[in-house]
Amino acid sequence: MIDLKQLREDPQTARASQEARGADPSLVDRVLAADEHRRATLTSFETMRAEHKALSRSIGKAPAEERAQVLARAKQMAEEVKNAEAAAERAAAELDDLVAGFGNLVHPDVPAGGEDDYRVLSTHGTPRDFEDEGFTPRDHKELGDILGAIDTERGAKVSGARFYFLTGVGARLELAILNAAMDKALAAGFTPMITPTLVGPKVMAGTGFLGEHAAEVYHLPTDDLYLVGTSEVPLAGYHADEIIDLSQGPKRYAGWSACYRREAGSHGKDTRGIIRVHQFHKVEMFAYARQEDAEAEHARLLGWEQEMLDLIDVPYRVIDVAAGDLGASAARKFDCEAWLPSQQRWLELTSTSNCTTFQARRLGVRERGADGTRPVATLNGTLGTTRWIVAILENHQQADGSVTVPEGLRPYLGGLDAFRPVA
RNA sequence: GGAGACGUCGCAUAGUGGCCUAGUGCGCGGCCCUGCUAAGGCCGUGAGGGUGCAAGCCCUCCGUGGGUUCAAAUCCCACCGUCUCCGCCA
Repeated sequence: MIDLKQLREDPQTARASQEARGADPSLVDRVLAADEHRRATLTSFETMRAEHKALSRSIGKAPAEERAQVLARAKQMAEEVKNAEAAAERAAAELDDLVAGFGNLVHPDVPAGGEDDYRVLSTHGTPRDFEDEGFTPRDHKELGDILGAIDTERGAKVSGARFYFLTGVGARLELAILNAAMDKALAAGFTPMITPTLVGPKVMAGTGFLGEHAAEVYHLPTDDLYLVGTSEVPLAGYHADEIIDLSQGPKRYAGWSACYRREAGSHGKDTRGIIRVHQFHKVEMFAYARQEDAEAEHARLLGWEQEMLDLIDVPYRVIDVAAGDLGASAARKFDCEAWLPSQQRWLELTSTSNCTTFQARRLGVRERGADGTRPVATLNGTLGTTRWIVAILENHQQADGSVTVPEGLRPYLGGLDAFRPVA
């Protein structure tokens, strides 16, 4: 939820943000008009209510001969107050509808434009030259078959397209990635968390996932619960409606969870293997920080992501995602993309967003300030997911179909130095 | 799933239609008293919103949502949550 006071004071920034996202800048003016209407109807209603309350209180004390008359007047007024209240509620609902369509104000340094307008911030490591090594790299699906690590056929048999079994070393590799991520988080001072993966509508809406991308989310209508696409959702809801203490620095949580995504808009995209699936596991960093600390915290989250990527030793680059490709809640987002030899392209492995006060405002997460409370900033970032298996297998494969285990992961695999083809 | 009890300000509790504009205690903060780790006094102390240059004034919130009434923490209905017991499952 955007800050209406800020919008009133500085509509131009909001218009510019809308334009950068490729959204409608005139929404700003419609919101301002609706806001003014809401405040006018509210003031009128509250004034009437105050008069009515005073009149009601006087009934008990009124002299007997006047009582009937005062009562009649109060009855009539009750009706008027009811109408005024309904008008105020309608105005508030109209405003809410407009505000719901408003994404967070984008950070001024974010490149404008859509998916292809990202800015590359840095590149790390060098993709291997397989031609020079004398063989054509296999893709992760084929390696998964050879190693007995990934079974997409049986995943489809049991649950449908985009489901899979991780088997043998595949399962072990996922656990290794997630455990390494948890250790990294622990070392960085995060509180490890295992979260609910079913959440109620309030938290789902509060984190901004029921807006444009509602079709991405699994919903269980019988119980009105949503399956989360990331533990960002329960972790953002964790402190909902609370006043938290950030005087000792940001509150940092590392959530381990299954993640569920409908992938409704991606038919035919990444259908092979486990790049884009309905269910996977993830360790997610989540931080509550002071507004003025948010940008520095964002850089720290990115730093920890990079440390994890160094651990698995794959070539990657960092991009500053363009405004039009940001989620509604994000003011800025950095993705780390690993090189995918089989497709000669970059694949997103981590994503860290600075949501400034957008989520916290709607979820009611505040801290005490000099005078009263104020919303905090929330940030999130990936520390490890099932998808990393793809990058690890492809980048560390050998000509014979075996895969060298990156040094950093060996302690999590009982010292195993390579995955070897199964008979 | 069934039965019962409960849900009030950070915590504890009072409040069963108008004197609740929610009292009290604890905690917390400030000031005062007291020459020392004791004890006491006074004042203040929730959230959200509207309005105003400001001081202030006003509205809302007693688990949530409806309803009755001129008037609801209080009466009615539904739901949610917590606890206890029973059943079922592991």
